[in-house]
Amino acid sequence: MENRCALCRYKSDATKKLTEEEEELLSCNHLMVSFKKGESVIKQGHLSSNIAYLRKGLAKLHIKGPYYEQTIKIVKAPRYLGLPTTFSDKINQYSVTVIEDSEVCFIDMATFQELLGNNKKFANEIIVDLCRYELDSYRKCANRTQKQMKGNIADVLLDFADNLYGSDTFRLPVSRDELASLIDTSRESVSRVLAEFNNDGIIRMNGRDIEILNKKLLKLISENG
Amino acid sequence: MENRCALCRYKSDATKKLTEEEEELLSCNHLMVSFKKGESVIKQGHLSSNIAYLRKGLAKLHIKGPYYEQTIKIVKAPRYLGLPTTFSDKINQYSVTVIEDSEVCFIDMATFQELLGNNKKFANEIIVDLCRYELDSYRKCANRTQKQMKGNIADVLLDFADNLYGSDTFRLPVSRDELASLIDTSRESVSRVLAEFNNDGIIRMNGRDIEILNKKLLKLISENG
DNA sequence: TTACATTTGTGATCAATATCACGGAAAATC
DNA sequence: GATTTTCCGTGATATTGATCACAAATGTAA
Repeated sequence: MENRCALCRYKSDATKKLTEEEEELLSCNHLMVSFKKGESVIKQGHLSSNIAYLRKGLAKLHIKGPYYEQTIKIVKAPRYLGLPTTFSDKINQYSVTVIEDSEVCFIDMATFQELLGNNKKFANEIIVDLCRYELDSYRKCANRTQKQMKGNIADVLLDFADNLYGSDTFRLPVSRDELASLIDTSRESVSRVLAEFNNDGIIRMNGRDIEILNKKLLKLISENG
Repeated sequence: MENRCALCRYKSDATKKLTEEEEELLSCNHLMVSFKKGESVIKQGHLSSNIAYLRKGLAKLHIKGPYYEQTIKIVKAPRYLGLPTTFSDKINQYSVTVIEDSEVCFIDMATFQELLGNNKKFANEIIVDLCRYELDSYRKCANRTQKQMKGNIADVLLDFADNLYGSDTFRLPVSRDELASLIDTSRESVSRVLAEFNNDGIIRMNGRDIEILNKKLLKLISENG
């Protein structure tokens, strides 16, 4: 039975804390859905009544700013999606879109609340998650605004290599445009800086394929740029 | 007995959900401390083992960026301080400094955890709080980066008037310098824009004393600036 | 394969705002 | 109340990166 959480290979840390019965409860009250690249999981402004858990794949969080849609961050499975927006409001306060083919479990809100209330360890994992996200958001915001472009682009490349792919060779999961919206700059500037990094031998670039050649220097740029 | 939480006039929404015994437990495991303007409640990089609750007063959250200290936001009582930094890490990830004479309750971490585990409603209030802060952070960050200075300054003035003081006449709780760090700009730019608003009759300004004269226009600037 | 849409690279120009430099005002300290 | 420190206003200049404009490349659909 594919749907049995007990057998799932992609359990969240929180779910690992559940008892057998609790896990069974979860099994009966969730629904797994496949998403194709580009499809929307959570839409800002829409009602939400389920908790979304990205069990496999890659997604971006994005929010409507006063002038344009801003990418908040790119996240990979396993991870809950939109907890803050689902908990604190009936209406989604930001959007989540899958940027590669992915799988999402939708968990009934009442069930999730029940688990939260009955299992301290489960609740604690969720709370710690929320805290981490908030801290991360503060840090990221301070970085973005204080560093200039080169530093921010270096940051993103390092983040992709170290956290998203675990490899210094990877294919960018987003267009230059989306990259720009992630670091608050323009498409043209992203192009220029990437070209510069390429010319300087810091990266080798072919379209969206990136290979980091000089990580030391990239880190230096990230810190001092 | 001043120390009895049951008698406190400044209870948090979460604390209001506690049973009598739980409240008694809290009473026995917290400590109220007065802080003078400018004193530090939470210091980034230091160890923390208590939950801080701002019961009375005004504080700013600030974090070390790559180049300078950045103000995250200004908050008023009643409110927990530094939950994310206390929960997810032993070491504080940002600082909190009081910007007017204030009172803070320090709550034993183990006690707080116990309350969280035993009282669903209490836990839920805390979780919802965390979610709101995170959303707020996303929104603020998108606003700050997309709007230009005038819009951001208009925002802050409106925020102070509506949320912090509940009055269109108030005294700025921070220097131009701190204001600049709150909206990612320079002290000089803040001065210039405030002077301009003053000349245009949008506000009347005398040092740190502000009176908003034309709120409509200020809102317009906030939205379109 | 062709046709169309989307994405990307690059030069030229422009605008917002940071920075520098200073004098003066206000507040804190002795 | 004198002195030192912090805070504030304002002009001149410099700089980053946005915007515009267009061509090339790549991806997509018929």
